Amino acid sequence: MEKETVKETVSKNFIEQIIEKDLAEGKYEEICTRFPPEPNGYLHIGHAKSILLNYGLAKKYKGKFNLRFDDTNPTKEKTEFVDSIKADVKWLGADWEDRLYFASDYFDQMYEAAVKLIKKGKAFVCDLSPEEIREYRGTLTEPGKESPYRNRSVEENLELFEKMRNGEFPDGSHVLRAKIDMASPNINMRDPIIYRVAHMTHHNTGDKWCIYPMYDFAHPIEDAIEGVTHSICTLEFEDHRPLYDWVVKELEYPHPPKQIEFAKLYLTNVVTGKRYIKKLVEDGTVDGWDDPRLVSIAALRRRGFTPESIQKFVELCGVSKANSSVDYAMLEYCIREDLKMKAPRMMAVLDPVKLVIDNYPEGEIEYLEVPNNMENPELGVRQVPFGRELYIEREDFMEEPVKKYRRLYPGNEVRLMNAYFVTCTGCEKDENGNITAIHCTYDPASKGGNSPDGRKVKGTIHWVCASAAVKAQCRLYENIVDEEKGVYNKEDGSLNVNPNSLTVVEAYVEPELGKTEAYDRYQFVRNGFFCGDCHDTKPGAPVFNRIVSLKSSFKLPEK
RNA sequence: UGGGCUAUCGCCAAAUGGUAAGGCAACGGACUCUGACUCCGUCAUUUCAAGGUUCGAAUCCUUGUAGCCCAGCCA
Repeated sequence: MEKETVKETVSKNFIEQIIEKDLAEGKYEEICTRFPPEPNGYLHIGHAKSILLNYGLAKKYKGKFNLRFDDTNPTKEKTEFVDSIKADVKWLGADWEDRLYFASDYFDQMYEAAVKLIKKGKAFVCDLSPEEIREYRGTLTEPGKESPYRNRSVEENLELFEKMRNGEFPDGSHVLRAKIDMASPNINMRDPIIYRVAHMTHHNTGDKWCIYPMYDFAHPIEDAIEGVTHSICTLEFEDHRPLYDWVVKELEYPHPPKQIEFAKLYLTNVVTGKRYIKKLVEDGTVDGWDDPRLVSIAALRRRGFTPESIQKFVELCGVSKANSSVDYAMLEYCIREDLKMKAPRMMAVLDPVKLVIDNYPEGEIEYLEVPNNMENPELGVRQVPFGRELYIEREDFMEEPVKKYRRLYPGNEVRLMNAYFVTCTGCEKDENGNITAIHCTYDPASKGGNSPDGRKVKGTIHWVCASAAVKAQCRLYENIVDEEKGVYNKEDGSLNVNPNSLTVVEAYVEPELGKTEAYDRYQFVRNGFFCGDCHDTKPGAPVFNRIVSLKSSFKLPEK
């Protein structure tokens, strides 16, 4: 494929403006960004924004992008997550090349940095208990009180810190604090804790350490060590920026990195809160963190989203400092747009009813050559079996058509897509009045879908050959959140789960589609369905996930 | 009632004192071998509100209002 022509009219976001200014002023020769996840869970669409933003910036300004695990708290982190995060970042297309880092690899340097602060008289060991520290911290409206241990000598601090490191103190008994200002209106500056004792095996450093640096102390050091120029994080860290700058300044780094904050990505009609996802999983409402109704990267991948579609989405959402919630329809638009030309489009009938072609030879099966994607001939063709008995969608027939209905009804001629013109002659019903079969005749001259006499039909419908089609379980997904009621129940804060978020139907699909094996990437399109196969599909028992539902501009009248 | 941040169409989002981009959604219409796609058209005299400065304000000033974040030995 040729490279896409990216719209040049797209305006620059505020971060790009900052970078361009820095570059223009010669502040940096080359920029460096990073994505710094803590390996304590799975990545979701919100992380994708950060990943793609950081990676995109590095690429745009010919700089570097690092992947760094911010693993400074062994109580929460697992190797399992570093593997899944690496896989997700890679899948999204963000390339960290050879720059995969771990904050824990810098523990020695961080320790030295702490010693440096102590020697400068900018840090002290505090013996206050966690409760006492909280009390001394003051409140949002009242200043804090200084710790009685604040004015220990440098020598004593050095000795005590050494003891902390040597495991001579139990968890929670001592911490190292930065000496800043207990009266600061910014609580983060009230002598923040920078090192704590935790006798815990670390996923990377094992039992080498029993003291671990806090985020506020560690992060600027990590950035500075790696030569990160623009440390991009989310809005809730705005209040931490003065501390970030303090650390960088006191440690006297020659090229101080700069923290820039942007608003997180929120999506309408989905659940992102870990607490709620956990509940949904425990309830059995969803079948895990990668259930296609969730928006973890794994769920999106499983549902059939492509990395390109997510890149497009993030690009479209933009970057700003205003908290906002992007309409889910925008995500759907992006996957439709991306799949449109590159997915094979096959036929499937989700709610089947039999169509009998009375003038077609009994027992005969012929193979018709049909394009995989009529808008993109590069995707080639396939052979689709056709016979006297077919299945069509129940809604593609009306015994008594409503106004403007252009599909099958007695006397009307339609096209079976890529096959023949057929004219409806009537239908059969059971004792309850349910339609059990529809009858029609076909025009052999219209093979391929066009009549040599040039006559037109208004409707074109999907079909599958009854004897050759494969019966498949098809999972139709809707948004997990009830759109009518809103996300949360106002009274008790519970989640308004959409009871119809998953519908399983027995559908008939083309044999070609039915052969789909696990991990294959097939998609089919049928009047408003884009479907992707589920990664846990077993051969012979395909499962399809509807990833996007489109609204038809034709609406059946009420009643 | 401490501090920080934010407010531009239903939803994102530009505009950096010079007369409100763009996308999604929606709605018309054309086209059509998927009622899809595509195409063409409509969609903010007004930027949270009220005052003020200015020839000129979404942008500057004042005073309000609303929302988000912060009192982890989490990140």
